[in-house]
This record gives sequence, C-alpha cells and structure tokens, in this order.
Amino acid sequence: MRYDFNKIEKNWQDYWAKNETFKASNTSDKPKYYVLDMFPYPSGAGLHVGHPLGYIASDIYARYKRHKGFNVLHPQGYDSFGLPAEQYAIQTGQHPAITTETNIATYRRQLDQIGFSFDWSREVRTSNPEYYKWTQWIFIQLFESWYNNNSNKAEAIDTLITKFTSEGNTTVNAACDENIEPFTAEDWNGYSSEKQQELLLKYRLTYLAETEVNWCPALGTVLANDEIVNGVSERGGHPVVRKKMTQWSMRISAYAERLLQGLDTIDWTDSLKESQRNWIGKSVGASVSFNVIASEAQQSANSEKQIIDVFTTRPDTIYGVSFMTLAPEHELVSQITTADQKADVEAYIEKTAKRSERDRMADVKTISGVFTGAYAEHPFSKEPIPIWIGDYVLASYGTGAVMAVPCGDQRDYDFAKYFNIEIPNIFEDIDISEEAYGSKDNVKIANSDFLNGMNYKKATKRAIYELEQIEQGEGKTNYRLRDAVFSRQRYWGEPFPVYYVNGMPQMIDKAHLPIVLPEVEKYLPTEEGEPPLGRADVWAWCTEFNSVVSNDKINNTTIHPLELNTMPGWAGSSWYFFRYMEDAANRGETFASEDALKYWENVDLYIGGSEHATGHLLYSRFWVKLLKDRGFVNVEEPFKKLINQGMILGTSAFVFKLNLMWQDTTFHRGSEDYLKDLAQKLPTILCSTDVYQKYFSDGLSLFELNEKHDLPELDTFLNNVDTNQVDIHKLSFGETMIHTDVSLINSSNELDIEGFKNWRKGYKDVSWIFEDDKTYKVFRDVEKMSKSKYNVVNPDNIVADYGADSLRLYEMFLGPLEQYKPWNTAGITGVHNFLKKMWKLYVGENGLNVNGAEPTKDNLKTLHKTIKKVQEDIENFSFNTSVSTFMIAVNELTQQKCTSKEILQPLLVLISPYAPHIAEELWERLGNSESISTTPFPTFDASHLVESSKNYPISFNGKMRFTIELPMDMSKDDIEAAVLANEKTIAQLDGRTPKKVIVVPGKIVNIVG
RNA sequence: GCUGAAGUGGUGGAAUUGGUAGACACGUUGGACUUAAAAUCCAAUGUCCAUUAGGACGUACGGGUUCAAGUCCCGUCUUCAGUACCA
Repeated sequence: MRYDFNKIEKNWQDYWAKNETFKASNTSDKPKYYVLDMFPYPSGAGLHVGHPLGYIASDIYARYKRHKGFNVLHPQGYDSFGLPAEQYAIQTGQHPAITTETNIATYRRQLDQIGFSFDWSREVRTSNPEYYKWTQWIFIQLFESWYNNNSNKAEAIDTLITKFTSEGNTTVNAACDENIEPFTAEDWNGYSSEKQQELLLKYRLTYLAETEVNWCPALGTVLANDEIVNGVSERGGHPVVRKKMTQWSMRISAYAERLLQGLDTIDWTDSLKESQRNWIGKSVGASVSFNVIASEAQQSANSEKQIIDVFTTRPDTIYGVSFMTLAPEHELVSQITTADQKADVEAYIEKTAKRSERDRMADVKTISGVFTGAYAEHPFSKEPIPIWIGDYVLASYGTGAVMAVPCGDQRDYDFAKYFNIEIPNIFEDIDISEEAYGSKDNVKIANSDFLNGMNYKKATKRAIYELEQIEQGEGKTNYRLRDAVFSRQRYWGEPFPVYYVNGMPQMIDKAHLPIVLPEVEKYLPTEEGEPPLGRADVWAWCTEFNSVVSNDKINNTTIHPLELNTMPGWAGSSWYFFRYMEDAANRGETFASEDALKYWENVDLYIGGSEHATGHLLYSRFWVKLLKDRGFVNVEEPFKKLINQGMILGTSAFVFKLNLMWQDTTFHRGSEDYLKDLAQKLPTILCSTDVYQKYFSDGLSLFELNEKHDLPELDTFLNNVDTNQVDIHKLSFGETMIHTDVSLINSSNELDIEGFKNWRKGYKDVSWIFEDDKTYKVFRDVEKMSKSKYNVVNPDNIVADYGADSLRLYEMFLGPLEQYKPWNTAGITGVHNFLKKMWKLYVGENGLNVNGAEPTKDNLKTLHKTIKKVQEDIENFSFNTSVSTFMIAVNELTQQKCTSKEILQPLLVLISPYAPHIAEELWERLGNSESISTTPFPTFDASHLVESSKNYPISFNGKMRFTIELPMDMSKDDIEAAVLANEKTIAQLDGRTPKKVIVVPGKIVNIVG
C-alpha cells in the first residue's frame, strides 16, 4: 500500500468539513484558548508559498492545544475592503464587490487544500454590510465619547454636557483640542445649539476638524502617518504633500499614556514594543513661556502681549538659552518680524514651503534659517534673546518652537556656530569648543544663578518649580503620537453613518444601521474633486423615514446630504477579533454577545507580519480601550501574545546574457560611438554560470571566448569588426542577468532549455554556452517573492506534487518561524521522503505493520524523548526543530523494526498538529473511529530516559580526543581514576603528569596538563 | 545618528543552564538494483596536511574571562529591519 497523499488529504478535509470537527463552542468545561491569524486581504494574485507560513504555525499551535484539552477558537476571515479592488474597478468598471468575491473564492480553495483547522462558520468579511454595520456603530460610540483625564477613561458625551450645563468647562480636564475658550454654565446654556455642537466636537473622540493632512495626489486621497514610508505613499510609492482639509480624526492621542503603559502587560517581542514606544514618543520635560519684547511700533499700537510657548526636555539648561527658533509655519512669525527682516523672512518661508517633506528629510545636513529681528525676554535673567526661524524646527511637533541651548544640543550648536550666535557654557568643567554636551550624566550646572552646582535631576526639579512661581512654565509630558486622520476619499470602504445639517455632522441612529455603500457609475473622484461617493445619486438622509433617499430630494429640513468620505482600511481590522467570538447564528443584536465576550476575553496567541507594528496593532489597542471604557468589552488589551512570522523569500534564477565591454585601450582610433553601435549588434549569447564565472576570473576576451566555443554568430560578428578602429583582442565581455521562471529550474540549478525557449519566445534562436556536461546552470539569488521576478512559487503545485502535509512540514522545517528565509522547492523531497518512510513504518506491502508487540526499552526511549522535545518545541514556537525530531524518531523506530502499537499510536498524536492528514489516516487504520484531533497529548515519562551509563567525552586542555563508556552512578573520584587508568589517556599524556582533572559527572572529563 | 535583530560547511539550519560544533535535511560524489531512467537502498561529505595511524585549523574580525567559549565580557566590522532635524 503506497502513500497516496492526494486521496488521503482530500478524504480527511471532507471529513473535517462534514463533521464540523473544528467548530468552536461558546460553552465548554474545558479552558479556552483563542489562536488568531492576521486575516488576509484577498488579492487577485492568490496565495504564494510565503503566505501560509504564519497560518501553518498557528494551526499547529491550535491543534496542539486541542490535544492538550483546551476549547480552541481558531477562526479565519477576510479584510476585504481595500485599494487594489477599487483600482481594478477604476480600470475595468467591474464592481469591487464582485472582484472581492472572486478573490475570496480562490483564497478559500487554496486555504482548504492545506488542511487548516479553521472554524469557518465564524468567518468575517469587513466589506459585508452586516459586519460594517458594527464598524459604523463603533464610530458612533467614539463620536459619543470624550476622554476624562481625571478618571483616565472615556465617558459618554452626555456626562460632559451635564457638566457644561451645571459648571461650564473650566473644571473639565479632558483630552481635547487646544485653545478652547473657557465658558461658564450660564454661557453654555445661552449658546445656540450649533455653537454647542461646535464646542462638543472639540471634545469628542472622533471629530471633524480642519487639519493639516498628508494628501497623495496620485491616489486622490489622504493618508495616515503610518501609510507613508520614506515620504512617499506605502502603496505605489507616490509623492505626498501637506494640505489643509476638513477631515474626520480619531483622538488616539488621548490614549497615548495607556497605550504606552499597556505594553508592559503583554507578551510581544521587544522590537515590536520598541516600535510602538517610538511611535508614541513620550518625552518628559517642561513647557516654558517666553514673552516677546514688543517693538516700538507695537508698543505705540498698544497691541496684546505676545508669548512664545516652547517644550523642552531640559529645563535645567534654561540659563544656556541664547536664541529661539520658530518653525517657519509658526503663527507668530508674521506678527513679530520687524520691518527690516520682513523681506528675508518671507523669502525663507516661501522657499521652505516649496520643499516637499521628502526633500526636507533627505537633506538634514544643510543649516538654514533667518533672524526675525524680534527678541524674547529670558524668564529669569530678563536678557533679550534673538528669535530666529529655521526649518529644523517642525511645526507638527511640540509647539513648533524651541528654546535653543547651543551648549547642550548639537543642532542648536551647529545653528549657532553657522550664524555666529553666542554659545554660553553652563556646564561645570566641560569643554564645548568642538561640540555640544548632550548627555544628562556626569555634569553639574554652572553660570545659572539658583541652579548652580546641581545635577540634571535636581536642577530640572528646581527650574520647573521656579517657572511655576513666576507663572511662566510647568512640568509637561509631550507625545509624538498624533491624532489619526480617519477619512479617505475612496469608494471601497465603510461609509460613515453621518449626514450634515448646516455643515454640522449628525450621527444616524444606531437602529438604522448599516448605511450601505451606494452604487456609483464610476469609481473615480468627481470632476469637482469630491470623493467617489459624490457620484452617487441616491445618497441623502431622510430624517422622517430614516432611510437613504435620492439626492434631488435634499431640502435641508428633513432630507440632508450624507458624508462622502469612507473609512480607512484599518477601521474594519481594529475590532474583527471580537466578531469571531460570537457564533454566526447569534450575530444579530450585538457585535458579539456579552456571554461570548466574557468567555473568550481576548486573543491568546496572535500571529502575523511585522509590517503592522505601528498601524493595525496600535489602532486595535486604541479601539479596545475605548470599548472597555464604555463597558462593551472586558479587556484592556486585544492580543496577549504576539508573534511575527518572518517572510519567505524567493530564490530567483538568472541566465547570463553576454554584453560587450571595453576599456580606453580597446580603441585604435575613432570614437566610442562605434563601440556603442557594435554593442547593439552583439548576437545574443547565453552563458552558463560556472563557465561564465571561470572565464570572468580568467579575464578572457571575447576573441578567446570565440576560439574556445564554436559560435557561428559570434564568429560572423567578430569578422565584421573594423580592426582599424578597435583592437579586437582587447574586446571583453560582461553579463546582463535575466530573470528566469523558477519552475524551469531543476534541483541542480539546471535550466530546462526547451521550456525556456517556449517561455521566452525572443530567445528561441540564441547561442548557448553550456557546462562540460552539456547542461546550462543558472545563477541564483534570494529576493522578495514577486511576479516580476518570476520567483513566485504557488502552493497549489506543491500540494498536487507532494501533498499538504509535505508543504506544512517543509514550511516549518525551513527555519525559525520569526526569521526571513529563502524558499527552495528542491528541498521539499527531504520532508516528503520522511512522510513516505513514516508511512512504511505503519503500513507494509500486505497491510498494517502495527501489532500488540511489547515495546522494547529502545522503543520507549525513542518515544519519550520525542514527546519531551516536541512538547518543548511547540511551547517555544520552535517548529523547525520538531520536524527534525520526527525524522529522528521515525529513523530510529525503523531501525529498531518497531511494530508496537503502544509506541506507534501515541507517535501519531505528536505528529498530528504538523501533518494532520497522514496522522488521521493512520489513526483510523489503527482501529480508532473518532478523529485524532482531540485525543490527549501523550504524557512524558522521564523514567524511560534514565541511562545506566554515559559515553564520556575525554578532552585534553578543552579539546575532545576520545570517549569512554562509564556507569552513570560512578563517583567523581572513581571516574577520574578510571579515565587516568585508560590506555588511550596514557597514550595521549605521553608520560606527562596532568596538572588538574576536571570531572563533571554525566557531562565531561577535562584533563589539564 | 538612534533602536532592535542577526553573522556557524557548497545551501537551509541545529547546538535549551558555558561542557563532544555542524543535529536534521538539501546538494554533491561513489556504489547497489535496472536494458535504461525514475523510484528505492547503502556509503562518504567543514577546511587543510598525511598512504594509513593521526594531526593542525575552524562558529564575521581583534582582545579578554574560564579547566572548558558559537554561547559570557570589551572593542571593531558587516548585513537586515524600524525610525529620525522629536527640542
């Protein structure tokens, strides 16, 4: 009976589906365990072998936990809103919903054939109205919440209104817009409803405001900070500019501190936590107010006193301030600039405004700035301080202004040096003639009045105290984390449940959700520059009938326009893990029932790519905290443990195409143009890698190459070279590497020539230079898998040729889960042979090899060391080493000719998480009628591993020479005596007396001397 | 620049607390079976020297601690990832 993996795998996949083997229950006596993968965006290209890596790892863990007696939730779904489907729609007119549906079908087919233990009954799709109904609902919750800094949590907006009605806003300590005017209860009650709404918007956790956004003209939409990489859009790499627009924003900054603190409570990698910490960017220091010294003109005009607020992490260096720098965009710049400096300042502002974000980032070395002509007054010394503007100060961080302390900050130092500004030294015994002293350690403050002689810690405390005394500053913590822009000018996303009355946003009542995405003719922005939803004809809200109606009915009394933006990609993915908790049957009334949320709590193990470190993983945490504060869920963090799987890279294959190369000495006369022309005419010659590399290192010329090989085209070519112009013997060659489809390469890197000729029609009649054995060897290099590099490997082919179990084992066998590693299909024969060998251990020519034979000591030892190792490996997510362990176990048991059911049956349970199909098949053949999936994991018994003797390595000065078999229970002294008496030891010592003998019982003996 | 991860045969990688470096595979070479191929099985395979016995070297590089270092410490280099005039 041969191992017919295709048939076996199909059978068991059908069995699991039919019996709903992996359907999770929300009521169980078993402890719960929730294993989640980051759900995929269903792209048109389908899966390549890199995609399932994380899914296989999580599936192994989920299956292992079932064997360990847990009630496991292991769901899967699709993040199905997104740009590619929309762009396809723009090009073809195909509705994104149809494209998405087709792609999902492909994904599902591909996933199913790998044999995952997903509970598909709980599938979610973010683009389904019954799903995004709840995304809209959460948006409304955010709108109806404000963040109370006193209770340190979000509260219902009603509680804020109550406060305003009775106390005004002066006693409210909220995370809100800056510069909100103070008002009393009387004021509030006297305000118009519109004025009240306007004010409330400044407190809501999602708010509509004119903000400076990242506008991507090529994509026609705004982008969040995490969607921009190196100054260009993450998708497509298009330029991004700053632009003021009215947009929905999420007040994530309210949660900055809790997002930071929460990191200490979860089991994520340090690098990931560090990314989030950097993104949140907490810095502790002080805010300081500097009064601007009014010019004579201002004094006579009796204008208001101007104040520049700055944030500093070094209030202790306040006496080192010798100038101030404002961002060119700072609002005070135009007011304080003197008439003399006006022209220079305006020119500078114009110059910097023209530079894109990217240019500014690329060029951080150039120092530039302009003096405004104005001065500020030092809060303590009352000395005048010149005010400059410079683009090294960013408008978007802190207050957009800095107090420059050149002796303590390198950028201030460089600026001061460049513009010849004074650099006062306020550090005791520190030389600042070459560079600033940026460290806080090992230094005492000097020349600083009341701070003299203090260290950083003391001086900081005192400076803040003194600033507070004169009411010109206070201790302050600043965060880099900005509020997240939540509007996108796209079609294929969640519509907002929002309509506008006189320009003020109104929420549609929860009872009328979902607001379903309207139909449009085209998926482009309108001619007027409105988002695609501006093309919808039926996109107005009727407050009488609570329904979406035709736009012509808009009367601004009962029927109002709806929001035209849609939500960003991260909206639907910020809460999907809760949706899975509910049985599909009970998903009507809530996003997940209280019981389900209480039972499953949060995700125990989350596996996905590291590219979501600052986007999805931060936004999800934010939304979960909001939902917790408002009493909808019970957990503070969504993902207890998180693992990033590394990417699987492709092993690209290249053929070398020869091209012409020359040096100056190649010319006799004439011009280089002749050679360039000649280069065009060189016949196409493909040279095998090893041959090429040998020729290249030998420095062979083209002429010599022609002599070695019989290449008629090259011969003709060389005969036609004008030898008056060119020294033909000095004509050399180089190579152009041409990507070749990896499916044309065999395991020895040999190219399938006929296949290549058919694949690349342009290369049908080229000249070939082969190896001595008449093969063509390609050059290989590791790159990211991509269609354009022809190195994509489709799992469908692997499953057809070797089976899902082989694919699963091989993906794990490649290396540590978290590491980047290259795929090489050739290696799969290793694990495939292992499965065949394992099959043979159980099934012989004439039926089962397994019987009731009493297990031998060796059998038991092999089994139990395998149990121990595999269990440890799974718990450490070291899946690659367990695959080796299985190989060793099967090799040993084959060697031992083991037929004992007592050994071979538990072995199947160990392998079942990794290769579930073959495990189920053999399990059934051993006479079991139930699926192996919930069979208890075998228990490790250490007594089987106890050895009576040890093969001691004997080393001399740390170098192992030979081994001696000695009893385990031998004493240290006896071991020493036995080793020294051994003839090999005597021969090794050659008459010398050892200085010292180290004996580590059970480990090693080392003889020094 | 800063932060994090890493550097081991021809290749992917193993070595859990310092204790036999290179497990397990791929590839390569040789052999068996076969008319032949595939499949399967057996053997060898870190480098260098040596007919053998054996020896020297060897975990990016340079030092150090130790009876003993891939593993610990100090310094240097390289690669990858993230991030950046963050005041």
